[in-house]
Amino acid sequence: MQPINRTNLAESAAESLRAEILSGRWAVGERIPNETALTELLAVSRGTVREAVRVLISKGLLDARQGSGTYVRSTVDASGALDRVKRTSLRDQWEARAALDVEAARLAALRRTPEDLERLFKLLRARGTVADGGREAFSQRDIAFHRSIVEASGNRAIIELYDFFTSAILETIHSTLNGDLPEPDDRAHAAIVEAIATGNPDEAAASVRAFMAPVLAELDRLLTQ
Amino acid sequence: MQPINRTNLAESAAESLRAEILSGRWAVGERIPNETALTELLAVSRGTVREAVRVLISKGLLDARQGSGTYVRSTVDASGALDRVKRTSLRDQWEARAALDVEAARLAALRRTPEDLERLFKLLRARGTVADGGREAFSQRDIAFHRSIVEASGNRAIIELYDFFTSAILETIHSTLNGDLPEPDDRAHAAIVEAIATGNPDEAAASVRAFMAPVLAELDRLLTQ
DNA sequence: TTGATAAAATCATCTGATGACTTGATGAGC
DNA sequence: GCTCATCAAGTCATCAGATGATTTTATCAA
Repeated sequence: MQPINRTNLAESAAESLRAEILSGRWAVGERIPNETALTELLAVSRGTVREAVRVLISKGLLDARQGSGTYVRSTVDASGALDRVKRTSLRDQWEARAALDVEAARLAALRRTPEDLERLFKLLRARGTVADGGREAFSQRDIAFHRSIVEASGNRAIIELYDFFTSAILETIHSTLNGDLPEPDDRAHAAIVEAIATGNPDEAAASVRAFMAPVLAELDRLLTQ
Repeated sequence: MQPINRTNLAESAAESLRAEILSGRWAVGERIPNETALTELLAVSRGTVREAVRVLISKGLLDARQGSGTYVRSTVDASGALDRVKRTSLRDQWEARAALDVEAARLAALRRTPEDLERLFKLLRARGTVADGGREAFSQRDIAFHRSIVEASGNRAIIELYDFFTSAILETIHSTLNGDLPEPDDRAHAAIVEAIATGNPDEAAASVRAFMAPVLAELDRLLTQ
C-alpha cells in the first residue's frame, strides 16, 4: 500500500483502501489491519484513517466490529454507479429517463391492469393546463401522470430508476434553467393513454418517444448556445 | 436476540444529517453549520461530526471547502435508489437492462461514429460461438459486443446504468442460476449492427427487442416454475 | 474605486487519552 | 473432563485540545 499525497488525505486514504479491497488483497470476511497499523501503512493520523474506513463502511465494502476488528464485506463496488450518473449532463439524464419512459409505456400497454387504466384516465383528466393553479402545481400533476405510466409497467427496477432521474433532473433544472421547456399538449398525452388502453405496445412507445423529441431538441439548444 | 446497535454515533449522526438534507432544510448550494456548531447540534464530538460529514461527501450530498465551509451539493440520495434497484427481481433487472439496450441501439443508429462501426463489426466477427474457448470466454465476448452497442449511443447515463445492471445480473446469475439462458444466434446480432450501420433507429431498436424476447421468456419460465 | 494587507472563519490534520466491546486464556468448581 | 465465571489483551468508538492551510471578509492607504 502506497502512502498518500497531500490535500484531501481522508479522500485519498479511502481511495487507496478501496483500491486494495477491490484488488482482492483481502478476501471477503477477512480482517484488515487495525487502525494503528493503517495509520502507519497510509502514513496518516488515526482520525483520518477512521474517516476513510467510515466511508468504505457506508459503501458496503467494510464492516467494523468494536472490540474485534474491521472486516471486508464485499469486494465489488456498485455504489458509485448512480453517483456517476448524477454527474452526467442534464441532456444525457433526460434522454436516459425518456428511454425508460418509452419502454415502460410499451410494457404498460402489455400489462396494465384495470386499476392502472382507471388511474391513468383520472390523472389525464386532472392534468389540465398551466392556467389551473400555476406552473408549479401543473408540473406536479404532469409528473404524477408520467410516473403513473411507468408504474403501470410493473417493473420495479425501471420505476426506481425513473424516480431517481425525475428528482435528479428536477434538482438540476431548478438550479440552472428557469423551467422554460416546451410542454407537450394534452392530445399527445391522450394518445399514450389510448395506446396503453388498447394494448398497442409499439404505438405506446412511439407516442412517448414522439413527444419527448421536442423537449430534447430544446434541451440541446439551451445547453449548446 | 437482536442487540441494538447503540455504539454508532457516527452512523447515527450521518443519518440524521442526511435526513435534514433530504428534507430540504438547506437548499442546494447553501452552507450548513460549521463543524463546531454541528458538534453542539448533534451532541457529538468534532471527530464524529467529521466522520458523518465525510460519508455524506462521499455520497455526493455535501461538499466541503477548506476555509469556506461545507455546502449542500445535492438533495437527492443516489445510493438509496441503487440499493432498492438491487433488491428487485432478476427478471425486472434484465428487462430494465433490455429497455436501455433497445433505446441505446436506437441512439446508436443515429449517432454512431466510424470508429463505433469499426469496433462493432470487429466484435461481431470476434464473437464466434460457444465452441471457441469455452462458455465463459464466449460470455465475455458477448458482453463486450453488447456493451459496445450501448457505448455507441454516446449517452453516459445509459452506459453507466447498463454497466451496473450487467454486473448486478452477472452476480445474481452466478449465485442462483446455472447460466443456461438461450443465446441469440449470430444472425440476430448481425441484424443490429446492420441497422446501426445504415442509420435505421426503428430497425435497430426492433432488432434488439426481438432477440431479448426469448431470453425474457426463458427467465420467466425459470423463475415461476 | 482599486489594490494590498491583516484578521477572522472554517476545514484539515495530528496527537493523546479514555471508554466499550470482543476474544481468548485461565482457573475454580463440579 | 466439562462448564462457567473471571480476567487480560486487542480493537474500535469517542472525546478533547492544538496547530496548519485555505478562503473569506474587513480594513485602509493610494
